[in-house]
Amino acid sequence: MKKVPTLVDVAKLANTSKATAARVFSRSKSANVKLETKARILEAADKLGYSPNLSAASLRSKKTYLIALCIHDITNPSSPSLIRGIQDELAQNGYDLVVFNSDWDPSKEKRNLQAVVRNQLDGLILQDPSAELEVSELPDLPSVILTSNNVFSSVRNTVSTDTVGGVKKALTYLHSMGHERIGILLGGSVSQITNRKRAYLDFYQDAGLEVEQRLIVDVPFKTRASDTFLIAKELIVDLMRSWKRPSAIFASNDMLGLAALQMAQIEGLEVPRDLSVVGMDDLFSAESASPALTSVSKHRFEVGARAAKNLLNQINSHGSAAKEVVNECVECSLVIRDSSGPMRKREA
Amino acid sequence: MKKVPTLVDVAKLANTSKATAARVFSRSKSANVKLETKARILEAADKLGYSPNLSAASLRSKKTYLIALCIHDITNPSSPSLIRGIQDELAQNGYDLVVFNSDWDPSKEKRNLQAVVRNQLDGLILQDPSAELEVSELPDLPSVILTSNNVFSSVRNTVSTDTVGGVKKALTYLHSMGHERIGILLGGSVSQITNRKRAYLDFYQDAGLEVEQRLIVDVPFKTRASDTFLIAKELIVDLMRSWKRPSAIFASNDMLGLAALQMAQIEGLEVPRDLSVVGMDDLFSAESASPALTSVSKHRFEVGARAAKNLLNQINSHGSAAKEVVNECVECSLVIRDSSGPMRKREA
DNA sequence: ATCAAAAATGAGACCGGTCTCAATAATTAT
DNA sequence: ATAATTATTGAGACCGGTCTCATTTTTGAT
Repeated sequence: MKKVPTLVDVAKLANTSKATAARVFSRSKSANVKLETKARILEAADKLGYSPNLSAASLRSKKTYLIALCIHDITNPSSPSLIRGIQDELAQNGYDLVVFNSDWDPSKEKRNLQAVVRNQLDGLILQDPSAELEVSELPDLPSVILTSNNVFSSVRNTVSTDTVGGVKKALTYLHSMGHERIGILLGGSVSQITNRKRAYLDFYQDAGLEVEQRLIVDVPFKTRASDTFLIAKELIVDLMRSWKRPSAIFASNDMLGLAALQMAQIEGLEVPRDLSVVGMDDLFSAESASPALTSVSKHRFEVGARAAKNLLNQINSHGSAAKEVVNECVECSLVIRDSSGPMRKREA
Repeated sequence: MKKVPTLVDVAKLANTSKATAARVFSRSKSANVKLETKARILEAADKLGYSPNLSAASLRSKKTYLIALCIHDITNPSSPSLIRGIQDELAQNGYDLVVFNSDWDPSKEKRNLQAVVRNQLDGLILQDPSAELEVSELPDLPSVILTSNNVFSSVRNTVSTDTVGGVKKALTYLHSMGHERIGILLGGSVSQITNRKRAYLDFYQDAGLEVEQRLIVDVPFKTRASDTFLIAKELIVDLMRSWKRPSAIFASNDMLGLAALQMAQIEGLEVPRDLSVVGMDDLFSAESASPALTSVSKHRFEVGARAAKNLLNQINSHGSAAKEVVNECVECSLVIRDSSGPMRKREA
């Protein structure tokens, strides 16, 4: 069990002081070290197998170069691209990412936030804080919140997604294809459901169409995706078997869209001839579905990248100016694939 | 800008020494503090809004309670369940997870490993180290490697997946359904491809069937999933259009399986009537495909959980006994869904 | 009540860097 | 060549906990 070499060991071997040796490895300093000395130190470090101890560094410098991402569930299929967007941006700036899951459990969420401050993380990206979380409980550090909730967006920088706009794009598209009776599958959190339902109602109103409550389906949320999937399928079958089924279905997320696709197949409906289906999220599953699922992309990668960029800005703007809150919003876009097409009169 | 309260502040307010105050918050100690004193300290801490600084703690204690996971790409659809398996296990023991991506780039991989030791992380879970990585370059800390590569498994604890067994299960199943001409789609890394190809050849040999090279399709690996997907689809069409197409296809991962499903639909083949398809990974996309894709599950969640458990064991077994290397292997299992069925003679 | 053993508390070194500030060396301008 | 700058280097405090060991209290047994 050999002792791990420290900076002092390196300095000693290189015959300089701890301070100069430190300058060679420090990442903040402009490092004014004579090239020759630097080489000597590097050589010594190499010989000893020295590796800086960032715990020690951060104790003094107050910087860990670690960022926290608090999300609900990494298992959620749209998490990976979000994370990747964040990481790519962070990596370019020498930051690493710690990921916390809350499982939609407010107490876990709070515990995670505690861990964030205990660990002295340099910044926080927080996904959709729960309603139980008071603004005052937000840790006092550079942060970006992924939400459209005003309570938070008035206090902290946020990046949100224009899901309402996304829903409209999907409906507008379907309407333009001649569909007038469009079923909507609503899933996710309560706020998501209400947002999208409103968007749907608004669209119908603006289009001068009559809303049929029967076409609006709420799919109860379960933490395990497969459970939601099963329930969804039952509800969808009901919708399809109803005496006058819709000619198109808009699913507020791809999982529901895929469920619709599956049930259509089982019910013997040909997509898109007998039924058009449009999803939302644009997961890889949508691209790989049969037929490939038309879907509204929420550009999660982009969202992540923007959040990270914004966060790094905060961190680097030495508490100087720029103290005002910035709320960004990412537009959705429609990716048309094979699961949707023009309305067709039902064969007599 | 108020100063962040420290333990000394708390101690002072609670009218005790730094040492006793520390005992209240320390997570390692058996904490022998009188209840009354403890209450007083807690109250003081609460009043000041004290939060322990883990950088400081870890500097002295050499423990960060952070574990590193080095994977290739979090965007890979089987990553999330792996991660979840790990995190659930870690969370129960008060550890958090830092995730690093290497993008199959050996130099990034090395850089990540460096970050792991610099940050004093307490343990490492490393996915499929690249061939360029020398055993000697493995950082000297508790670690579990997810690989079946002997070079590493003889030196470090590993958790691997019995993919060869998984392939056999799939083929045995298809064979039992009467399929004798089974196409195989090979994808992923070189070692994955060769492993599975061997399993396929072995199976054919054991079954006394004749191998047709034409039925063995290598799908070149691209970092972007969509790219691989596109290429795969072309190759699959070729396979389907060949003068005597297979009655079943085994895809060595679900993405390829889904591609097969999609192409079958486009080519007008009904699955499973005209063609059985079996995938591997058992992603959610398999469950949600139309028809639902039969798939070999690699139990990634389980793999993650085992790796984490093993790692925690190492960490807790104070360098004491149990110095011997443990290699675990997780069996695959076949999840039969709707994309596979009995062989049917082709209509004349 | 008396003394040994156990429990609780306190003092202060220590972890391994960073940071400030002064001292010294190297350059450049005059 | 000499003073004025500027670039390098060194000393040593400091960050906020943990850890060891000694000291004081409390508890328990006789």
